[in-house]
Amino acid sequence: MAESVFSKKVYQIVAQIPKGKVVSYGQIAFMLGIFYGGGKAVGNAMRNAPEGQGLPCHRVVRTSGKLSPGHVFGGTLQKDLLEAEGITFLPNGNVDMKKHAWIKN
DNA sequence: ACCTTGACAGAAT
DNA sequence: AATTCTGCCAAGG
Repeated sequence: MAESVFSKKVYQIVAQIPKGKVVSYGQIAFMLGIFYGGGKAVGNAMRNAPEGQGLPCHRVVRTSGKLSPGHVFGGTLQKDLLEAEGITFLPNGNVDMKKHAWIKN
């Protein structure tokens, strides 16, 4: 499980997510130079993400601002963390990306 | 060196 | 509208 260069790049991107902001996997993939389809690569990297290093993986969501599969972080716990960050959730349980969609530059 | 997996994304059915 | 399938990239075994 060596932290490859790509994974490290992903960690850096996620670590740069401002508080109260969320970003989709596709967005991260784009930042890394992948136009599309790299979501898998990003997810694969995040899968090995060192949470103990202060990596706010809970700020990383799926497309449209929907929460990640969840079972990886701990499910509902992620929602609480995001709320603590100042992120608001929609009644349907999605992140309000309308307000918290983080665009890299 | 080859095949499988993986926290995705988008279009099709 | 919801579910299914395929396509993309990278890393692990």
